[in-house]
Amino acid sequence: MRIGELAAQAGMTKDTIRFYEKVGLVAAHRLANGYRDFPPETVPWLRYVRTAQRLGFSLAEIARHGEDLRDAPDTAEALSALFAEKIQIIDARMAELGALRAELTARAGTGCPLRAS
Amino acid sequence: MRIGELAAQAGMTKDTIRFYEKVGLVAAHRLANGYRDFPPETVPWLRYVRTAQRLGFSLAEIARHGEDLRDAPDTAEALSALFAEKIQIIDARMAELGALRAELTARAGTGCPLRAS
DNA sequence: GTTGACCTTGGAGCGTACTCCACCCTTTAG
DNA sequence: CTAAAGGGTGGAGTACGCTCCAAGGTCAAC
Repeated sequence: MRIGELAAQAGMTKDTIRFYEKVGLVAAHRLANGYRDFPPETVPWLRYVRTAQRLGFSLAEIARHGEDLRDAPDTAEALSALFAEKIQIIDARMAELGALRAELTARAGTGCPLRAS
Repeated sequence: MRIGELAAQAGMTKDTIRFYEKVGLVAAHRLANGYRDFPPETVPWLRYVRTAQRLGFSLAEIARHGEDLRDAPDTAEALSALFAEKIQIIDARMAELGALRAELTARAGTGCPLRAS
């Protein structure tokens, strides 16, 4: 799969994918003419990258996780562990949001919410 | 309150506070000698800034919320509306996280989560 | 054999959020 | 009077994550 099709399927620009290759987030071998050739599983991988980014992981962290997965003896098991870890992060973040929400709700009735606390 | 004490109480560096002043996130009047003088409520405000940041708001968004508050400092009604708006944003963000959580939970059990979907 | 879509590279530039630096002034304690 | 602690400015630099551009090679269709 060449970069244009990958970009279309993953929903990002070619420039972004070239940038990701530069930082080691994706790998491609080259065709005889020098064009990048990506394996098809790069599509779900890039979608996963987007998801992980939305959860607040930096590209460096995501790249490291990818390496961990490649090194793992049982990929499915490692992925499940990784997802479980992310779910915990989501739960923590939701709890934080809930706390802020409660705080704002409580302050909404006061005269000067920012001065309180 | 001068910048050093504020920095200590808010848990950030003086440089960060000067930067925040530059981008309009905090305001200070000046003493006769040119030193910045911050009102005491800047401490909870900066703590609030940190919280909002952790929850994914950009400094620009936080600054805009602060301006909205300054534009209607006396109207409890307006304040309630602003907080309600923020709570809506939080709810939307929580819903998004909830969807991601569900997606990850569903994938965690599959043989090859990245290939699924 | 030329057009046009697609690909290559290197490098510049941008927005966000700081972080550090040099150099200089002010205040306070001894 | 001096030294230390604290404050001021402007500007450069950093890290991240892209984004855009120029100049040029490749390939299939007409």
